[in-house]
Amino acid sequence: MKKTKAKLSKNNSGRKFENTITAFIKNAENIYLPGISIDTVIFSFHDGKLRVLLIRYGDMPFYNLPGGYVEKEETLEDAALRILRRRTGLNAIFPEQFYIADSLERTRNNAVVRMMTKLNVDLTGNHWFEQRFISVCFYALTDEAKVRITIQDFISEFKWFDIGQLPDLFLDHKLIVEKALSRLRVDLYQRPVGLNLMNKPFTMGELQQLYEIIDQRKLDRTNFQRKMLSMNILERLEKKQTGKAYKSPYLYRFKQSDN
Amino acid sequence: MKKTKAKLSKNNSGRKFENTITAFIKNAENIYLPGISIDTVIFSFHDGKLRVLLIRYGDMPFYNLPGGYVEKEETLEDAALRILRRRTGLNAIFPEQFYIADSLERTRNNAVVRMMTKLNVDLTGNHWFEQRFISVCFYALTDEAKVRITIQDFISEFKWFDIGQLPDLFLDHKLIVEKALSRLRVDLYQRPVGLNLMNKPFTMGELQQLYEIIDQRKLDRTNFQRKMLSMNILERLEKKQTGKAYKSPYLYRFKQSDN
DNA sequence: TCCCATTGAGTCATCTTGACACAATGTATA
DNA sequence: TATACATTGTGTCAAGATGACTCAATGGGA
Repeated sequence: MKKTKAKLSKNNSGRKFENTITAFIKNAENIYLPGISIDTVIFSFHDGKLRVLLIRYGDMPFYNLPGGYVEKEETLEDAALRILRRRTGLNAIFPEQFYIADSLERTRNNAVVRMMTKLNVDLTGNHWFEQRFISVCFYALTDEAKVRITIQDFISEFKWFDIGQLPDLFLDHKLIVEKALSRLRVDLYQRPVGLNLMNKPFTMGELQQLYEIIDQRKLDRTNFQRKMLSMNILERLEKKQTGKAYKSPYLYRFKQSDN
Repeated sequence: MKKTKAKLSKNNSGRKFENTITAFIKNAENIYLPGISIDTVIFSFHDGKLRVLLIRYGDMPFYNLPGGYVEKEETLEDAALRILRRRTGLNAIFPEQFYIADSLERTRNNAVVRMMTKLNVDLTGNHWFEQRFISVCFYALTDEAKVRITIQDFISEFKWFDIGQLPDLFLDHKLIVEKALSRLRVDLYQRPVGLNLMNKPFTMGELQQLYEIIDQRKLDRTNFQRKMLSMNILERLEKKQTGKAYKSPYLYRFKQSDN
């Protein structure tokens, strides 16, 4: 227990942490809807890798998806927006609801309560966290460079993970990431997925890399180029990249005009 | 109030009704999850019209979608299945979750409590129905001929309504039907929509009628025929319909073999 | 017997898609 | 300085899907 405090104090003083969480727990059932939580899968594209933002509570040996609860007078989307803004600092973010995690397994053994106990939190007389929770899941596409994360609440660490190398995750959060991915795959050719993930001007090859990761298959280079250009959603920036490689490709960006 | 009882007794004795609903209300919060309800949109195709099953409670001046609550140890889909089976008597039914109704308006003014009060139900000391409810919505495709509805619970009437001529509906149930329709439109070419709605052998024209209603647009007759046949999901029944009309079309049915 | 709406099948031009060819580019290497 | 070569932009071609249309066959009514 002492060890927990000690570790926590590296990021957030143990006392402060306990004050915060105690206050939160006391008020939770007055502020939030019972039995419903929100989990968010926050994607980014960095160094040719699709990544997900994960957080860690205290010195728990696993990571969590950023999540939260729904205020009594708030829609689910507003709750997701609030949580996403608080975690990423981004205002222009478009949460997409893709799944409801409602398996009975997820709240067996009182996982949340056990986690809180390990975090040295006193739950005496508070039964709000002991109920079964159903989680409404949203995904969001972000630009890693614009995300500003501040360590707050009871979080001790945050980290972007390559989608192919996820660490141990809390509860069914791994399943939730997979569901987000398969939904993202469906949305890939329907929604402006690239627009929200590609911040800086990019080459056609880089864009193709993103599509191949999400679509889970190799795409023909020349056909991909033809298709992307025919959709008329890209703007070619006449200047070429000063690459040291063999031929300089064009740079592109998504047209912002129409939405 | 007497009037209510009188009307109800036509279908369900007033006393029996009150016993049932009182027992239900007493136990609700022990059996079901708080704040979550299920609504179902049950479609059928009859006489060239797409229809929805609606029910009426007591002598309320509006209709409701068949709905219910989620047991504490039950997934959302299992809850939808249970509700659909109880209402339609069908076992082979495939609920598809398409929407979460979570607007704040829907539970303003305590609509459910007011309805129950009008139904002469004593809610003294019971606050379970006063909370905000979020409804998870499922649709199902049925064969009207196979649906066996028994008047039960607190229902006084059920009726199939043409999708284009819906009566006054409770709360946001009209919006929910619209959401179901737009989801059905997306699913039309992805899932075996026709298979579940067309029971008897049908002509290509009848199938086209169904597609045009759901898809909300005129389809070219010859191209529709070509496409349907090329998908290899229909079985041509060599015998022709003995119509009094000009030419006898083939009858078809969906191949049951592969699924 | 002729009329005519409906049905089943075919034609044709257009568009999309997958596979592949080829010239242009820009640096490294001989 | 000349050549090699990986990468990039564009073009070609065949196969398949799609929308618009034609046409013969059907079968009861006028």
